[in-house]
Amino acid sequence: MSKFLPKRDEDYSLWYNELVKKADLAENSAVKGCMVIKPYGYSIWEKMQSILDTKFKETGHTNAYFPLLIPKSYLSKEASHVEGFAKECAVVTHYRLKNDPNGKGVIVDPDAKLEEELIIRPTSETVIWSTFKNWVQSYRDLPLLINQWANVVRWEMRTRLFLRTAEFLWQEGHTAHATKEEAIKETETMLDIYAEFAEQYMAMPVLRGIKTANERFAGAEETYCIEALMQDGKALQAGTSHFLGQNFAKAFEVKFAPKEGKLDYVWGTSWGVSTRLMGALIMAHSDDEGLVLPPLLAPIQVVVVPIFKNEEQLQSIRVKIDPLIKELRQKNISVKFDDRDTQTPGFKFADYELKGVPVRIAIGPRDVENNTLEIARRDTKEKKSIPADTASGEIEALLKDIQLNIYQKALAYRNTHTTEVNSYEEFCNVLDTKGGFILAHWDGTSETEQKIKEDTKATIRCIELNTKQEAGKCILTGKPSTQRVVFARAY
RNA sequence: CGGGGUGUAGCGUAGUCCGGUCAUCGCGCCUGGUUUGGGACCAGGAGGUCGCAAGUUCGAAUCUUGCCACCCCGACCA
Repeated sequence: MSKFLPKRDEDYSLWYNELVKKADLAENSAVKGCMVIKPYGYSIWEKMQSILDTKFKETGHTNAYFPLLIPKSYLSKEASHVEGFAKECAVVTHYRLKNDPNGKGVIVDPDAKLEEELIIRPTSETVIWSTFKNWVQSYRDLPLLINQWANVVRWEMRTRLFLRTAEFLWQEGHTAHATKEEAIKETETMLDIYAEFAEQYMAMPVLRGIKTANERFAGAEETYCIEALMQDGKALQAGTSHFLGQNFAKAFEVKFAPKEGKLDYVWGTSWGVSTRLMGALIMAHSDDEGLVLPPLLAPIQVVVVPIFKNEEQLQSIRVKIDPLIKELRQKNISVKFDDRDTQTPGFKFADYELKGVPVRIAIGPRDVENNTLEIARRDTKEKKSIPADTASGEIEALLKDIQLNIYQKALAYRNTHTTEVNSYEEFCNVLDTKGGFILAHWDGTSETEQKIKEDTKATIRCIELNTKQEAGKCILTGKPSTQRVVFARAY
């Protein structure tokens, strides 16, 4: 048991915060709500980026970069969009500072007031669609499949490292299509990419669904999402893909000449995942000893801790272990050999557990003599001694097994924390006792959803895709319903 | 912005009621030695405008006033 981390079941959010800091992932900065992503945390994000970026390119998208600052007037061109974001925009009003004539420091130069204020992007639809206007004339220019990796700023009231920060890193895809069908297909394709990434790489099962009108992206016709379940029974929206209809095309006058017929507005989509995925990854698998990282995203997949009393012993360990390290690296497995003599082995064991390194190899004089290694897996903390000669294959298999095992563990948790309920009383009871996803009938109105939210803080996370049709009665109003929807308390 | 709370070394803290050898302790850091198969030990050492400013006082971490920052709960949200 770690003496250094709070326990999950005692104070989950304290555990999360401390883990993020102690595992060297991120820390708070001088500006409230903004975080410093530390090298270890950033290297996990880089892995996520690189995998997603490859998937985006494989599906025909190309990267571009649009500016951070957006003229204020752009934001108001799409009515529901501005309504959704206006309350959390940082605004640039001046372009110069000057020395404070009354003393030390600098002040904003009142003479340097901008004619039109600039908004720091909370998302880039407006600036991108104003650009798309110039890029699209003909059906030959479509589809336009653009992605950008960027930072955005949303001035949130309450922030938490990775889960909700005032500035965050993300990717935002923005596409334009000739037909509605094609745009919807794109929206669904990108949702699938997110879901596959979450499940295959993050080892985190997700529900795929659509949002209700209440939870829809400001300016979208339909918002698709992936929803994950965290270990405290709360849901986390892990990615969204929006079908924008012709809303932004109309707002920014993006028309094209089709093969046949008259000039028409294009159909749009946008989709994004953010550094919030880091929060999801941390909460999905980690335990009271620290992070548990899926091998496919772990910056260090295997750490070797030599146990030695002197330089001579270390040397004999090196000779023994070097071929294995080379062999693993040839298999594209990242290996760290930690031969620091400034920390004890016990310290290193605990430290790499805190950092979530999936596999640890310990090797000391005894092993050198017996031609063995001790390998330990982070997910189950099982240790065993194995012959050194077959270690490479065994470790390779072990990494695969860990990846699978933590996925199944998360899936099993989700299964036991997904409950069908048929009355409001039962609903409230499950919500307060075990949390998780709650499948219940709903009459389809925003009023009912709103009332339930006010009562219980639970929201409809999504209406699952391909959900089975089933006659029932709304848990609140008793009105008829044709399918269950997914409720949960959420981050 | 409402309600509650907290600011003392890199981190975590004692002391604040009742002003005066009071700047405490632990972790971490540095030096030396002994250690090293699950977060080592001993000895020595460095490190502080006690959040900021003004005031009361012979004297303020401690009392008064103002300001600032952060945390928790709510409204808002990827």
